Amino acid sequence: MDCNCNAYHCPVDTTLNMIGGKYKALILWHLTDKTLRFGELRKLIPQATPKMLTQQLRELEENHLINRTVFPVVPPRVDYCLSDLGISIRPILEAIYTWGTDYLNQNGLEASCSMTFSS
Amino acid sequence: MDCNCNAYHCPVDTTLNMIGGKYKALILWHLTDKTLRFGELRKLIPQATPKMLTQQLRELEENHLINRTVFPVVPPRVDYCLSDLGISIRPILEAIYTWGTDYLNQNGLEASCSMTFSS
DNA sequence: CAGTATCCCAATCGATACTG
DNA sequence: CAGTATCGATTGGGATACTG
Repeated sequence: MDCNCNAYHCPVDTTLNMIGGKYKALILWHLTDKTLRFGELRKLIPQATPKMLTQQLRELEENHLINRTVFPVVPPRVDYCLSDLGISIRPILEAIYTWGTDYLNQNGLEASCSMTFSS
Repeated sequence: MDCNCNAYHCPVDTTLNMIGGKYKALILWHLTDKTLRFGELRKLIPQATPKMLTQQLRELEENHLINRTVFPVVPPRVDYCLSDLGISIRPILEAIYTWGTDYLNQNGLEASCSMTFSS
């Protein structure tokens, strides 16, 4: 039984803990407007080992940022998609992305990653 | 001699690395519109040991988010304040703060920390 | 006053191999 | 296909004591 004995919580730490994980921002990004299976995420984020990918997905799920759907079929199939909460956090990710891009450009660095705006 | 051999950088990771450190957001928050000395920051963030506070301040300085001014006097005096870059990142911190506050409130948790908006 | 220096424990993360 | 299990290297971070 969980009992949170801390009466007060820092909003900034709360948010950062939810999106600050090693591959969390990347996962949320890839799931924008899309439902993806575990194997598809693995191909999109090859630098993450299955262990890490599973761990990050579980934490995102615990924080209710994504939905995990298991289909009782063989071979197994599991779908991941953003929850409403996950959708609501996207503007923050975009603000962070925009600031980071400006910063990199101003420092003569090429800004690029698996995250790109399609619209 | 440092040589960054990666041609491309992820903007989101770049931003998160700059503000995601254990006490970095808190430090940036306290320095808003204020110049503070090391000892003042210690009193404002007592949970950070001097080692950790120094480390976080050094990293913020390396990322040019804050300015460190040493006065050649005895006893020593060192001032910390936001740089222009540090000021420019504040809207992101506020967006993160706002989202986190909404999230905590919707989950029946009391949102609070050393970070509060004065205006 | 503004830090350093040590020591040491805990959490993070990667590599690899294995399974229902 | 969608994960687990295990091991080990690296990093993070706290406690305490010391210094120019």
